[in-house]
Amino acid sequence: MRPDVSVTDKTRIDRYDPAAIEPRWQQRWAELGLHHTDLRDTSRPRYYLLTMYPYPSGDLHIGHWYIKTPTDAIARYRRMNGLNVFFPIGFDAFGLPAENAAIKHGIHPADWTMRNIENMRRQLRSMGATFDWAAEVVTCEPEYYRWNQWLFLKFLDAGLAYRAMAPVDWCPKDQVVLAREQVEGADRHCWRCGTPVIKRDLEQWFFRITKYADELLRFDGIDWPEPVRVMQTNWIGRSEGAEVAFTVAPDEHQPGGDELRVFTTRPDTLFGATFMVLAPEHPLVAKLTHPAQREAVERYQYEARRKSEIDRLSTEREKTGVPLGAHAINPVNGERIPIWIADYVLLGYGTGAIMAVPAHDERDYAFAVKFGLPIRQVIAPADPEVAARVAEEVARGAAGGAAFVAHSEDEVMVNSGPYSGRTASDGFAAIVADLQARGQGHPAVTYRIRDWLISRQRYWGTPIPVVYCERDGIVGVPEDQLPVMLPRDVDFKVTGESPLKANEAFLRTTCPRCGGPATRETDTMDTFVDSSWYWWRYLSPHKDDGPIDSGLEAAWCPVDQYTGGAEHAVMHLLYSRFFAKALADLGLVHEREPFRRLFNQGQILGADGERMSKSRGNVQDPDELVARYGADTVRLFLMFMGPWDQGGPWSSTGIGGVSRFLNRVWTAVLDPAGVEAGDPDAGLLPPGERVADGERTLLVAAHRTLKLVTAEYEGYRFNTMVAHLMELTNVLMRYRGTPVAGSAAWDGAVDLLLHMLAPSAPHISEELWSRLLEARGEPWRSIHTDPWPAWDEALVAEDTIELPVQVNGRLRDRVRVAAGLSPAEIETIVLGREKVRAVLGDRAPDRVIHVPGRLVNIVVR
RNA sequence: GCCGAGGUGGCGGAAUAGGUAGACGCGCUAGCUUCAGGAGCUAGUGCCCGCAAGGGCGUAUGGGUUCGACUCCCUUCCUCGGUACCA
Repeated sequence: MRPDVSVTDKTRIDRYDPAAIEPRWQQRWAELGLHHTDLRDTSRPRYYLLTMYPYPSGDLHIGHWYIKTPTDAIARYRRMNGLNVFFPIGFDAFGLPAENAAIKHGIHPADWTMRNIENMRRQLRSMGATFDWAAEVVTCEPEYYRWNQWLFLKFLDAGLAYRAMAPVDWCPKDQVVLAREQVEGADRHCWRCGTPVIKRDLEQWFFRITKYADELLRFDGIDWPEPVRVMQTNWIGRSEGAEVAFTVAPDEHQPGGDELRVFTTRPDTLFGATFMVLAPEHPLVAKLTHPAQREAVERYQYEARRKSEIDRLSTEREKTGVPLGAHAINPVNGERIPIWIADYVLLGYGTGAIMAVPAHDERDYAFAVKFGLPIRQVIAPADPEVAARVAEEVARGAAGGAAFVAHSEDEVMVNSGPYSGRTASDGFAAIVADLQARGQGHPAVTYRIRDWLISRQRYWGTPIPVVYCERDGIVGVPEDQLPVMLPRDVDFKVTGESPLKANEAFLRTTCPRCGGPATRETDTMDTFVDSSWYWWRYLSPHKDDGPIDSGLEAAWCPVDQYTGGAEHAVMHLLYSRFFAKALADLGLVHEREPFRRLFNQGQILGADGERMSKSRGNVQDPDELVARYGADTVRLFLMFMGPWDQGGPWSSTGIGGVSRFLNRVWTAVLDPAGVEAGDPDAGLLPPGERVADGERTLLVAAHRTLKLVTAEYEGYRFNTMVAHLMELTNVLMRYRGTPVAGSAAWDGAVDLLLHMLAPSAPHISEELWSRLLEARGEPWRSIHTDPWPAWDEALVAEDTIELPVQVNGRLRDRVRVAAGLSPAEIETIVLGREKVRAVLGDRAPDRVIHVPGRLVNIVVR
């Protein structure tokens, strides 16, 4: 038992010194292999907990801790709940910063990366996190990227990887192409360095993510945050409509007959199409242009191209365009309408051509007004009165230029020949059906999402395993010749071409098919390829006869819980879902969704409210805080700051409160009999309370706290979880030094407190627990292998309740009543209360609203 | 513009099947204790009036529903994230 001391003596117990206890327990846990997961163990339910693996930028900042600490608490909590938890970690080790460091400081990317990884391993260990280091994956190791190459070849065989010439986004600073998803903001800047991107025509490798566009829109069976699903859905951008074929009319300069296909979501407005617009780069432009317009058209094409490179910042772009001097025939009414080119029509979307319906489309309207093109209303509100008013406005405005008619519900078609009078949705179907019957159109679906551009003109990435043979063209490197090793010796220069291009030994090779001379592909893969499948590799990081162990995959996938930032909503998370579907189709995995449940924690910003980055100088170093307060305090403070999904600017204000809390826990557990000088009530129970009452109060508080804390862990509401533990500790401290402190109730409450604290502040909990066990003469066992405690329902149940009493909705009194009383009994008590009678005066209550257990509200006139 | 999230004390934040607004913590004030302490303890702390008892006001804004609204509905204004002529 604990020493029996009844006077204050500060020297009697050790001071809480995290620096002394934390490394000791970390080492002990590692020795015991407490966090190594036996993946073959099927005796307990599995729990695959994944946190987004970090980029080894060199230093862990407080943001990493904010991401990882609560996730580690979840891992520990689930283990105490009896689950076989797999909680791996690794490094997203390829990527540009390493290469930029090489250019700037002359350090080889491999050395820079491995040195950073070493430091980050140390820092991650200092958190006391329970990562299973045996499963670690480092993506720049050949044993990892070899399988990137292997998967690439499978994709190539399956038609999921292809090479194409396309206008692509190019970052002039990083000298590299970017995937569409990696271009951000109105000014279209590089996601990594912020430089505005430009367009270049290049031949590049793509992954055919669009093949899965429809499936990616379904989120069946997965529990993901709504905002991420919305972002992905918007990014994929499915629109349903029709493709309609217009025929080019004969003119004196060309015979006509060419087909111009347009995509529209509103085929019901076809009668309102008064002109057509092609993208400036549309392939038929040159052929259709009238000689008299040739100069103007070519100048416009040149300008449009230049503009797409330079002048991207103007949001409110004035409509521009040039007529080709050619015409098309509207398939529904045979009308001849002029064909224009304009840069508001994009080649890459739909068919690169539109029918313009200026009366009902704002962009077409602006264009028509600017160039004096006809505007014809073809839909109107269903209500005749409203329709008449709109018609009048249109008639009046036609001269003034205000003829735009917005869409409305239940609108009907007008000025549309045989279709006039039908509802728009009815007409939509009818027109498409009629066009289809005549072979001039059909229903169609278009997507905004493009195929994933994976080529990168840089060194520090996975070489794309392909050679170019003079005779056989593009040839994949045979599987048995993998990996295509990244050579170590290259010159790091920013040239816009991969440094591999200058490495003759790498470049020159022979064709695996004909044995003739060939050159290697010198582009490397986007590092998002690495991160699109790493969680499968964690299961068997050293497997050398395939990327994924199918037996373990079947047992452990999909990932039960994934945690990470929402900034990857349309990059990493979309690519990963694509990989799951592609790999399932290749028979490599059995699940088509990778992550069953996703949680997006918030982001910690610098104190200035900006993203933490070295260049801004606003990074908070956790090592400093750990040295001063200990890992447990830092962990708990990050969890206590606010809701985990919220994040916010960093501020260490208040960390002292958490530190104080742990010191109080320390004091309460090790020195229950002690009292503090300066406390006038030291050693005294609250007035009128007996020891037995105090014991019960304490035990009730502990069990109620356990019930609450359990729910908070389940819901990842760590800030309120910590608050409950603080409250319980405050109750303990109130009884410290009193006879209650020596009781079994006290010991029970302390045991519960330590177990509840264990997942979040693992070191202090383990330390205090070991001391308690020793004092009780029990053999040591880790608190982290103990089961999560169960609360006693009898103690949790309330025997008396406090009811607020309102009169006309305003709080006037509170009464404490026994829990079992009938509503009538309670109302009698309430109406007899002095304060209530004073407010009521001589008025009789009109109504008494009594919500059992919640409140009583007396209504009087 | 459009889509999404959110506006609560001096500060971080609690509380939403509608039911005591401000838990917990920071900060601040006063007192106690200590050789000393940017240590510990006790009490107080939304704002206004008041010695007090007590009263009034209060969850971005204005309205509505209700016995009762931080919570539900509508208006407006701000902040953050996504998206940018997607036909």
